[in-house]
This record gives sequence, structure tokens and C-alpha cells, in this order.
Amino acid sequence: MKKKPVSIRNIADELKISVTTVSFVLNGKAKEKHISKELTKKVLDYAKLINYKPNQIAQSLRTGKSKILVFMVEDISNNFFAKLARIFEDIAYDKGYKVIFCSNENDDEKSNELITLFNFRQVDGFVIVPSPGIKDTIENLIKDNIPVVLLDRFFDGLDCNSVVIDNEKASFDATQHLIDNQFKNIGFVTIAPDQSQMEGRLSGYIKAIDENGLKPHTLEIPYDQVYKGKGKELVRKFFEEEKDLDAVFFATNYLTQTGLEIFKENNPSLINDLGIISFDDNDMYKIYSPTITSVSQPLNDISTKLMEIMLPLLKKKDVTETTHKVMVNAELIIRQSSLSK
Amino acid sequence: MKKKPVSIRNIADELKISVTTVSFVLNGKAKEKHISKELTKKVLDYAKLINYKPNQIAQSLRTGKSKILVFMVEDISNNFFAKLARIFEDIAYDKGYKVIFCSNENDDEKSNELITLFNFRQVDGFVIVPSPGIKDTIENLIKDNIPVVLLDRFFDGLDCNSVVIDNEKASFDATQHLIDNQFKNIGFVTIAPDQSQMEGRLSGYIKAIDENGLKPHTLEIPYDQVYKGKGKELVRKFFEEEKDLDAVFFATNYLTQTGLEIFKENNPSLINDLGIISFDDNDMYKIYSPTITSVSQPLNDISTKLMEIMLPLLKKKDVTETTHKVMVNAELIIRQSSLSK
DNA sequence: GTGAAAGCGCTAACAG
DNA sequence: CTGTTAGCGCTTTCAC
Repeated sequence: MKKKPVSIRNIADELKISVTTVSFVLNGKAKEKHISKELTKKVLDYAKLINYKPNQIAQSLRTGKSKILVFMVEDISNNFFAKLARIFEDIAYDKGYKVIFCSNENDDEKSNELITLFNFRQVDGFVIVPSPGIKDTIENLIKDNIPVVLLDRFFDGLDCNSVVIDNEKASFDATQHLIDNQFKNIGFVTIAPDQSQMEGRLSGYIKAIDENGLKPHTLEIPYDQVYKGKGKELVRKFFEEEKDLDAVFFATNYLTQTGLEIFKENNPSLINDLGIISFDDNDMYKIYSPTITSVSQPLNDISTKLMEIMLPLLKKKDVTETTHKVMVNAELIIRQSSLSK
Repeated sequence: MKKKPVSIRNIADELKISVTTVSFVLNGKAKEKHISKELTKKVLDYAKLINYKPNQIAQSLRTGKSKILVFMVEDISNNFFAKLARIFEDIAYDKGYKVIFCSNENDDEKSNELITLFNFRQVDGFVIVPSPGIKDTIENLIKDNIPVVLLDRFFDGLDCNSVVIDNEKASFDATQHLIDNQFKNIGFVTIAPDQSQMEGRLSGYIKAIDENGLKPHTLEIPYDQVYKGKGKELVRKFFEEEKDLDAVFFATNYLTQTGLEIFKENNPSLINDLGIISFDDNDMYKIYSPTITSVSQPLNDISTKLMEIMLPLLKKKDVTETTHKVMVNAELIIRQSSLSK
């Protein structure tokens, strides 16, 4: 049967002192409150002895803080987000926070629903990979003085903390790398750039292409088509029409997977003949044949930065004081697929 | 500034009735408590109008239920667990539960720490992929009448709910499939079988080998070596010593990745010459060259079953009444890598 | 039919 | 230096 956990009251009774004193000691305010060394020690020892753990629900109700953070991404089962989540989780636990993960499927309605839900559940802060149309919701969160850090993408004209990579630079460098390896007809497969990160990736590509006097070949797949499974057909058509491509740059890891799948089905030799780069790394890329060059986002850096921004916000009364917009650099991991053929 | 959320008190005051009545109505006990239709409607309408959402922390403190489930796996960034988590999350939200994910790294200490932490945090239930030495902890949880469902593996002699796949059968079938495709020297790379799922996989392999009068070739890597990175060297040595293998069956997806990595480095032709099967599927397997045969666990089934077992437990006062041990079948997805060469 | 009030476990202002 | 006490917002018993 469930043994009732010990409460602060039990300790006080046992030690014949008041709950206040116990509470102060347990919250490290013994010094501040001038509680005697001996008493302090006695309380601490006894608490340890009976393995006292505060009821966090009661604490939360009282303090208004839940020690819970929400980490909302597009899809937690996506390799990139899962890896990020794992690192963030570790850091958060270290700091005494628990993390609730959730997937918004890049859907505005689902995002709003989730945010409302958790907001009423009094979570302390949000890390959000925002879907395109939730700028207002985010704005309200900030107005309500709730810590928010945007991840992977942000909104133009919204003053909100964010951690993103320099997509334009990463994309430019990757494209330039292909060009340096003698590729001349470089395709770019992306999803429609109604999100900041996709915009940056596209413009980086275009910039490199332009600077080298080449001709762009882009396929922009509407986001909703990706989930509806129509994306694959669009990619297939693209490669059927663009016969003279000698290289291709996929703007996300799932587009790379789709692309490889199509090559595999229609024209396996393309996998070796085409220059290939994928945005976002995958454990399998280094053991693929050929090994696949990728733009790798620094997962550790990103998670660390997220927490560095989040923690101070959690303490502050006014969240809007200063906003941090951090941009980190991605790394181009050069493997076989992007080398001169 | 943060607008204070409406409380049940506000509603009561506004409507000039007592909080009790409001609470009854809001909790659907209007009928039971013989509260008039009109009043009921008035309360409901007003609650909706001002978009009242109960403070769940207060609710939790009062009822002792937090509406939070813990989903503890080995590593949330592992493809298999991430996919499972994603599905479980969806079902849980549907039922009004939030899910906290965490990774125990198959480490007993971390597992215990996490369980203690969450237990004191009064979560309502646990789904756990247990590390080898936490049988006692689990037992205590059950004694404390806390709902637990074990996932992926279980403990002999512990009466606890669980959802696992039939590892022995899956492993037997996979091995038999290799044998049917004329492979005679089939290696089995696994981690030390101190966990039920690994035991099943090993015995299934041995059984098929025995029944066909073949000779087993197994490599059992101590689990701690895997994380220390020594695993890779052990695998490498295995393949160097076992020169006459014509096929290999990897018992987990990360072992497959390690294996492929080694082939890639040492002897790329092996990738095509060897018969290969991997336990656990990966999105990349179907676009690898050759495409890789895998034992695929039915993620949807598993998550659904987990919730089917969990939900009733959440309502009950006595968790030990009946225990459900569910075994689901894995599916062998036959691709190029396992076909006769 | 409805309301007053106790109390979940904790924190902190205030009193002594 | 230490204790008393008032809530945080909610559920539920008991009284009217």
C-alpha cells in the first residue's frame, strides 16, 4: 500500500519546531533568517534521514512555478529534433527542470491548442519551433510575461528570443562547395519558404549560384504536400524534367530521404553520378554508399544556447527586458557524395 | 502584463452562487447533486464565455492526480524509441494526459534517480524501458500502487504489466529466412543478454541455427562497452576473426549501424556479399544499397497496447489486481540484403 | 438544491 | 531567532 510521503509538517512535529523554520532551512534560507547552525543541521539531517522530498505540486501551487518546460517541435520522431530534445532534456534536468516534449506537426491549430493547454497548466517556459501562423500566439505569450525561446526559425518583426543557425551562410557554403567541385547544374529541392529557415536556405543557394554565373534550378514543395505524401511525386517529376542536373542540394533531411528513394526506384546510377548534399546530418549518411555530405547543425551548441537564454528569463519578472537572437553556424561535413565526379 | 486567469471563485462571485455549485457543475456532477437545469446551463455558459480553464496544479494538489505520465526509455533520440514516443504522445493527449519523456541510458542509477524524482512529483503512471538492475525499484512502485507498464523488456519473476514483442519468434524467423536463402555461416552480433529482449533474440537465433544443423557464430558485447565506444572494436575484431561468415544478423539498430560502418571502412564489398538483417527498422534502410532487410516492431500496436493497459490502471485503486503481459509480433521486412547472393 | 468550510502541502509576511 | 497564520485554487463533506 502507498505509504504516505512525509510532509514538512511531520518534520516540524518530530523536531518540535514550526513548519516555518523547517521550510526556511530546506529552502536554504537558514543563514538569511539567522537560524542557528545546530538547528539547521538537525533539520537537514532529519530530512535526509527520512528521505524527505517536497511535494512539488504544493510548491507549484504556492509559488506559481511548476519547474516544467515545454519543448515543442515539429515532430519529435524526426532525427534532428529528437537529438536536440535529448540534449536539452539533460541540461534541463541538471537545472532542476523537467521537460514535456510535444509535436505540433507544423500545424497552426495544433500549435495553438498545445500552447493554450500548457499555458493553463502553468509551465514555466516554452521552447518552440513555430508553425508559420502562430506569430500572434507567441506575441501573446510574451505579453503574458511567459518565457519563450524560438528554435530553428523565427518571425520577422516579432521581438522574441531565438536560436537559429545561419541558414543563408550554411546554404551558400554548401552550394559553393558543389561549385568548387565542378558541378554546374545544381538543383535545389526545398519546401515553400514561408518560414525563416527555409527562406535563408533558398537565398544562400541563389546567392552562390548567382555569384558564379550559374542558372538556378529549384523545386519548392508546398509544405502541406509533404505530409499529404504528394511531395514525393513532385520531386520525381522535378528530376524527370531537369535531365541535365549534375548535382542536387536537399534543404531538409526528409527531402534527402525522399530524393534518395526516388533515385533508388527510377535511376540508381544517379546516386553515384550526381553531386549530393543534404541539409541536416543523419547517422546513416556516413555509412551510405556514397557517404553523403551534409550541413550539420551543432546540436550541443543549440541546446546549450537555448538553456542559456531560458534560465535567466525564468528568474526575471519582466521577460521583455532584453531579447536574445542567437545565430550559430552550421558545419559542412564533406563526404563522398559532393566530390568531383 | 500577465492577466490573472479566472478562478472558480470569480465565476461564483459573478453569478452570485457558491464555489461548490460551480465546482459540481464543472465536474459534471450537476445531475447527481440535483442542481437545476437553468443554473447548470448558466454556469456552463459563463465558464465558456470567459474561457475558464481550471488550475490543474490546484486540482492535482487536491486530488493527488497530476494527469502526467512518464515515458522512460533508453535514449529518446534513438529512432525506435522516438517513433514510439511520438505515437504514445498522441494517444495520451487525446486522453487528457501529458507525457514527460526521459532517457535512462540503460543505467540503473539514472533510472532510479529519475523514477524517484517523478514519483515525488506525483506523476500518475510510468511506462518504462527498464535498465537491468531496477527490478526492486519497479517492485516498490507497484507496491506503492503506482501504475507501471514495462516496455520492450521485463523481469523474470516480477509480476508487472508489460508490452514486448515476441523476440524469440522474430529472431527465429529472421534467421530461418537467411537459411532459406542459402546462407550457411550466419553471424549474430548482439549485446550481452542480461535483458529479456536480448535473451529472446539470442535464443531465437540459436534455435533456428540448431534446427538446421548449422554452427552458431555469436558476438555478445557487454552493454557498457557499447557506450564506451569499445563496441565498435569488438565488432571489427569479430569480423576479422570470423572470415567465413556469409551472413550476419544484428540484434539492434545501433549494432547494424556499427557493423555497416566497419564494413565501409575495412571491406566495402562485404556490404553486398554478406546476407544482412537488422533488428529494428530505420527509414534509411529502404534506400540503402543494398536495401536492408529488417525486423520491424509494430510501433502503433505497441503504443496502443501500452495505453490500453495504462488507462484502466489509472482509474483503479488497486494496481495489482490483474497484470497484463502482452506480446506482439514483429514483422520481417524482406529487402535486398538478405536474398540469396 | 445550495452553500460554508475544511484542507491538500507548501511559502512567506508578520508578529513576537 | 522562531512561530503563527494566511492563503495558492480546487474538491468534497456536511449542514441547512
